[in-house]
Amino acid sequence: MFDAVPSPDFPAQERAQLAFWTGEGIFDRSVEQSKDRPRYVFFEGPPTANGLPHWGSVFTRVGKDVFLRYKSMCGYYVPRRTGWDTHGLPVEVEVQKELGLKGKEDIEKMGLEAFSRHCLESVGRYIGEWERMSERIGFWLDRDGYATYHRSFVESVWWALSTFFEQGLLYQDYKSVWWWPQGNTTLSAGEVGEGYRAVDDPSVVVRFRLDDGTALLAWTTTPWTLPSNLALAVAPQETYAEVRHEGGNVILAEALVAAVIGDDAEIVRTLAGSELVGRSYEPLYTFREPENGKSYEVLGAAFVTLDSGTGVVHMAPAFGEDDYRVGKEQGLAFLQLVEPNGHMSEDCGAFAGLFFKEADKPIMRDLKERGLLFKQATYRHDYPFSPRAPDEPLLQYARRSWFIRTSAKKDSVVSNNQSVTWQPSHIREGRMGDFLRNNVDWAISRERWWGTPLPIWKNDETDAMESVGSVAEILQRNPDAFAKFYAQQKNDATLSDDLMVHRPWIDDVTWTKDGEPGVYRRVPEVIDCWFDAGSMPFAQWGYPHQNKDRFEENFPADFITEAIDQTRGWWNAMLQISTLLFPERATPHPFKSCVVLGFITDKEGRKQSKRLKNYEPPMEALDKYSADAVRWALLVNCVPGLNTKFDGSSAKESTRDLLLKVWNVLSFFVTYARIDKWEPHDSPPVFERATLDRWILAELDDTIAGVCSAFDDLEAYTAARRVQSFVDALSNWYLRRSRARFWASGDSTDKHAAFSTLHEVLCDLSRLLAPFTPFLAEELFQRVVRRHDTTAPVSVHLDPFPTPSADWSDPWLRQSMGTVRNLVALGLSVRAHHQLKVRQPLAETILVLHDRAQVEPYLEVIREELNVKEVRISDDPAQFVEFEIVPNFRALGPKLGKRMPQCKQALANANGSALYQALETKGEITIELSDGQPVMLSKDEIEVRLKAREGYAAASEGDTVVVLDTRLTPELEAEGLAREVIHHIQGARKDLDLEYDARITIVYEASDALAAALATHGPWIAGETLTTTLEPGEVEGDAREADVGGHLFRFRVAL
RNA sequence: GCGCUUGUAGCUCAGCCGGUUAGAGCGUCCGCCUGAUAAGCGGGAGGUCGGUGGUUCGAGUCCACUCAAGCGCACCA
Repeated sequence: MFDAVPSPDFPAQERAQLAFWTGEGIFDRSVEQSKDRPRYVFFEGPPTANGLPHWGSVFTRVGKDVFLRYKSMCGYYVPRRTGWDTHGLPVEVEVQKELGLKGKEDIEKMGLEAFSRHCLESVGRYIGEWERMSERIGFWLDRDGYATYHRSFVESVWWALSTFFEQGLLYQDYKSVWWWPQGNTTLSAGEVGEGYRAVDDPSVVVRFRLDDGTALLAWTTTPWTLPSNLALAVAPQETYAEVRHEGGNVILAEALVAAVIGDDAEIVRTLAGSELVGRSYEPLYTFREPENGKSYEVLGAAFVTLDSGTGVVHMAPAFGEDDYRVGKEQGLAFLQLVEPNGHMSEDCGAFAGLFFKEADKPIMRDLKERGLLFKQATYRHDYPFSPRAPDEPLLQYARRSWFIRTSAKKDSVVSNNQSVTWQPSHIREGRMGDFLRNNVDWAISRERWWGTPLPIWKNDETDAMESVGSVAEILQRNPDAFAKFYAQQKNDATLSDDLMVHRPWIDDVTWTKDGEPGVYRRVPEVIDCWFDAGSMPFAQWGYPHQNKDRFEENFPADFITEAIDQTRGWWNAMLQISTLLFPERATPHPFKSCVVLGFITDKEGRKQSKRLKNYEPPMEALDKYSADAVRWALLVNCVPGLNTKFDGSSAKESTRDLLLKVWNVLSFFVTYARIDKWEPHDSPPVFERATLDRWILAELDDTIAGVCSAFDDLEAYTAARRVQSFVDALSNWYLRRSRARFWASGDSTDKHAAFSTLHEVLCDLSRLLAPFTPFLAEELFQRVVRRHDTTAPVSVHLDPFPTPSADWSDPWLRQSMGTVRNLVALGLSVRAHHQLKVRQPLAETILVLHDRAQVEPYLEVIREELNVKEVRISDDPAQFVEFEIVPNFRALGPKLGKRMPQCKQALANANGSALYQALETKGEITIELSDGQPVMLSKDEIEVRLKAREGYAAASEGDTVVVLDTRLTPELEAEGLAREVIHHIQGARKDLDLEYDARITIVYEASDALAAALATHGPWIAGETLTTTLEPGEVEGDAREADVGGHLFRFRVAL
């Protein structure tokens, strides 16, 4: 016997399922049992173990889980290795905040060892939070995974870097980079991109005096770079103009004279830009002598345009990117009067020690006093700030950094990406493709502490450099390299081997080489943590130092999924590194397909942020609404690549739309199965079952096929929507229409067929739901499958996904039932319009339709649903409807072309009924168009539309009309009253909370027509309401009263 | 500034190769039904398919331009 189904408490049930899964080791078994099957490789994009998981994290994990569960149930071996991104700026900044460390000095004062240990500890804390969330949402993932700080992981990354170094792909160079002074580090393009904000900056035009008394005008928005000015650049082929001006004539591009000076400017003469090239000018400031090269000279440069400014560009090679490049090409000197901490150098006179942005005003004031400030305004533009500290502006700063020459292999990376399957597909050429095509060399060094150390050692006397790819390689050079580390470890058990490859310990590692003077010491930098993440395909296994076979088995990934911000992050890093490192491998690698998720926003479409407090903490919501509700809400609403507005109300909706509906169907099934003591056995062949049974099985079959194909197209949301509409059909049509079959008394083959069908549907539904709502699916499975079939796996997640079945498939039946449901909807709408309750039986409904064969087998369904005595398909449609003949544009368009509108008009003007007659008899019609030419139209080339004639209670749609006979006879009215009575008695039974099969007796008082109706229909009423005696009499005790069709009905129910 | 994506009912979204009465769910109002239901059903209201122009017999769908939003790229001085 099935267990009674209680009222649902989804969160509580989920806790029980979690305990069950853990206790039985279901996840491990699901992986284990498929060990010998084809492998489906998944890479976990390592989340940064920094900060609590938010809705985006929840969504990403659900998005991963649903595909992995599906593939697993489809018979693939789907190992799921967890991973954590544990290095880098985010972690350091978090620790700095916690410990109140302001900057570089504070950290160094505290000591790198303590700092690194704090970072490690912080990371461990957040990993715990993430694991709790992952478990709660039912995301199945191995606990035993990789972390980027592991020694084996770091050594793999070293191997990659070392390989690049040897191939000349890793190089050091001065380059203008975005520098974060307070953070003492460069930032990657990605990090910089996060911090742009519109600000108002000064916009000044400055005079640079030439030796002949005139001056060149140059525009800049960064006055703080002016003391470091070394040159001016002009466009040699453009025309420049000398303009008369008090205080000395000025020179600028002719095209910009009006914009800079005004329409009334008086041009003294014009000259070519090339004439200016080579002239020297008077420096604005001479705080420090420029080193190694030319200075204070006018250069010609191709990058100078006349779009804005003056056509004369102020050049400070120590800062801007173009400035540095051109400076280098043209042999300019180098002058950097801003220190790495962002403050003006000590030798800057009055400006010494000012923070660079603070120097703007004093510099402008000074220039003004000296008559060198030509014009001053404010300029609103976007400027980058630190993504970690939004008030701290970044500085464009020429700095020696390490780069990976990704630009050298740009084409290979782009073409590797071409073969990746992206969902949605536009990402390939759009977002991702653009990013890769615009790629510049990857600045990977960071002047920080907690990260993978750059494995380059430099001879402190000769500057020779060596790279190493592992600890073993270091030991070959110096067997005692880690002596100090091991000595410390002896006394300190908490010092794990993972730390030996980190700062500060690794900085103690040195070696010498025979025949070479000097000592090899490690360069100070660590690397961008995105390089760690991007190395994960091989570094997770410690490849190539170990696990070569596991790497080969798991490369490339079949599937990954992350949110769209990974374009510049993880995806980019993986594509770059893999393409450079494994040039010989077949593309795509390291991943074959990727589902791109949008962001989860609040209901207003704003990004969720802690600051705005515009979201509910996920863990709280999961306990409130249930993980399944949250999963379903995310899966059914989120379209790949698009943002989704989400909050708790979405989870509430999914509880109603899916969870409760499924639960209620289960509850119905079990209720009647228990009453009848029905057990699954000898299920009848499908072709012997009732139409409704065959129909719901056909729908199930179609749903299964649809879900599979949606998953195969990487469209989880389409799959979810298919399931949703199946559950609707099951609950709202199959069950509603089948109820009577279940509560019919006695045993019948039909009842058995109904039970068997519903049971089979529920069994498959549990499997169908398993990837989406694993908890509900399990609950269902345990109740309907495991309860009887002890040979079934202990968990739905060990069972195969359903497959379409030829026995069930029946497209014709599905279409017919669709038509029937439509007819019923029309009929009910007629009733609504004429205020005829469905409880009031009517004599007849007449259907007018084209394809009677499609509907004929189901007239009984329509009869019951519309509560009419008879359903008839009209033989004489003309009696009820008018015909309208319209062209079938799709068919006629190509044939008639420009004459199409004439045809439409001619058909509209003609008598529709006459045309219909002709069509019925001859199978075609001929009509004359306004150009005088007749046109012959076949049946396929036109469409017949029906409209109910005036005066009938009818509704129409397309080629279908439903007519109701609204006339009531006394007999019909009496039956209507009887049904009202049944309704009230049933209500009373429910009120009294009676068992479904409890027998009752009723005494009632009624008069007139109602009494007559009760007398006539007594036996029927009694049968429907399980009433043993139904008799008139004095109603005493707790009487109930009801208004039945205007008559008072008093009655008393007794057991 | 440039690029990608999106714009369809109050909200969330469908809409296949262009085919002429643009759909669904939620919400709302009205009505109905209910021995599974914390449910369900029917109907009404609600749309210049962001705008303009074009191609076409025919455009929500194709093209051009344009507006708005999200994201990405980027401070050329």
